[in-house]
Amino acid sequence: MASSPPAQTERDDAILLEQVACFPLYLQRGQTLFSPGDKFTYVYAVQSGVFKSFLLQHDGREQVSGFSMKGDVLGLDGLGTGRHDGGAIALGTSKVLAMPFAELESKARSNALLQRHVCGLFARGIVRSYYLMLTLGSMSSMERLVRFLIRASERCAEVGYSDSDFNFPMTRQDIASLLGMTIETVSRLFSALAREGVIEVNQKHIRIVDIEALRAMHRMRSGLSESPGPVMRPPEAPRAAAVL
Amino acid sequence: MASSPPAQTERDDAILLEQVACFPLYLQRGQTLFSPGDKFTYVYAVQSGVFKSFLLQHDGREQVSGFSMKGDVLGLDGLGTGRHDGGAIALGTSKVLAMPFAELESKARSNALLQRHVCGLFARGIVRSYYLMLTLGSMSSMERLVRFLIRASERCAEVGYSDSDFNFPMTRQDIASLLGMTIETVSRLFSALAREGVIEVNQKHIRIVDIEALRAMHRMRSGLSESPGPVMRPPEAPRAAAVL
DNA sequence: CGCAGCTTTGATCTGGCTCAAGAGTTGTGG
DNA sequence: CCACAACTCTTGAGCCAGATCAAAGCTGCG
Repeated sequence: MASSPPAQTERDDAILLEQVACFPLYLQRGQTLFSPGDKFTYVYAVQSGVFKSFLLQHDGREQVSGFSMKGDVLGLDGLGTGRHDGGAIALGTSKVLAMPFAELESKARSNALLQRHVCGLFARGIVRSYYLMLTLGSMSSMERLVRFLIRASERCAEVGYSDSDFNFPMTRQDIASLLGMTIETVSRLFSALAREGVIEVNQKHIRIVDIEALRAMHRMRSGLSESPGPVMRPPEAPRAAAVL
Repeated sequence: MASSPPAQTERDDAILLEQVACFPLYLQRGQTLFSPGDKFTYVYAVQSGVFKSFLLQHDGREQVSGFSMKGDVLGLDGLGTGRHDGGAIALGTSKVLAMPFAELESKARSNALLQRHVCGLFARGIVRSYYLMLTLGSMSSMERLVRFLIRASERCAEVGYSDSDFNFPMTRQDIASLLGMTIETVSRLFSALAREGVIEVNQKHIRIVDIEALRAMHRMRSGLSESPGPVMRPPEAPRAAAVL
């Protein structure tokens, strides 16, 4: 699964856990971990299950900002204002560890190592996703979906799950929102990849058959059209999501 | 000008400057402040001039990530890895204040206020731009350019420059890269806005004639076609830049 | 003055959105 | 356990914003 704004690795978790009082939370499918506007009190380390993070557009529509799984940290988006900008919802039965952020912060003052790790939460999670988003603007829909799959594979491998056999708990609509396309396009792209024999698709169950073909595709054009094979895109002008 | 990943307000500068030894740097047009891969030692507070921040795509092409002016902080992208991901180039004669980051960090440990401000660097600058980028994916080219102009106006007003009369030092190519479109589209959109009487364009010199019309345009479709006036876009499915 | 790099404008093409219609799938109540 | 309703997913046809290709105007520096 993709990482959301606040994300980090397992070893960071370990260090945080040693230092700070925290407690587990168990959620069922559809249950909310926190909502936009909620007071920012805890950050949450996902231990099992998958979460959907989202922001609200000014017109009230939901914009998916990422999917989080074991090893990811959720909730840091509230740091700036003291309230969460976005929300997080469990997509299945799941467990998180809630850590009071105030305590984290005060402990960080007396502990340089912990300070580094709290800083690292931002540095790794946020700056990396910033970089990703900028470059993502220059990719076609197919490239974005392929990257999503590769990233899902990598993340699953990191935490010890199968790197080629997923049961995506999120809907096509969620994926479409995250990747900035329509559900129809997501569906068509999955079908196209399946037709090429690169993946197998059966509703929410997806199997990567040829990860190398997928990686090779990373710099290629859509392949949605009737062309026999995808065409190389010449190294030309980029498109990018913009800061402003 | 738009803010780049590390950005903050003037009052933060003031507090940082009181606490940490720093020194000024003067640059001419085209000179590099730091490059991708450089060791991360300083953060830089821009005092005058405009800088272009960029990242390198894996194929070596440059992706503009923001423009920074007086009151912005540059260079924090190196925090995660100890090396700068991106680079920054002066677009004209300019002055920055270089601050050794290690000192900033150690001072932060003994000073809760300073710690808050260093945290604030991330919270405000990065998280906000994260939010922006996500929602920016759902906007048309015209909306993105209009937002760019409005933001430029606001930033200029904040630091005491004219909020309606700019001499953009960056090329159309830079703007196009930042906003994720082609130079032709940037040029056409400027022309369209000029035709509507909303702005005046003369190469790099741009004047905002009707800021309210610009603001009103914020939620409207392109207007590039032959239609007499721009058409409202119904509140429908969003497009978005994605984390992954 | 002349070349080299910007910028503008026109003509055409196309990836991905829209609209529309089915085919699964899941949940609910009888 | 089945039937019906409510979703979710797939697939097709057509359209349009913005990319691509092409060709002039500007600007400014040596």
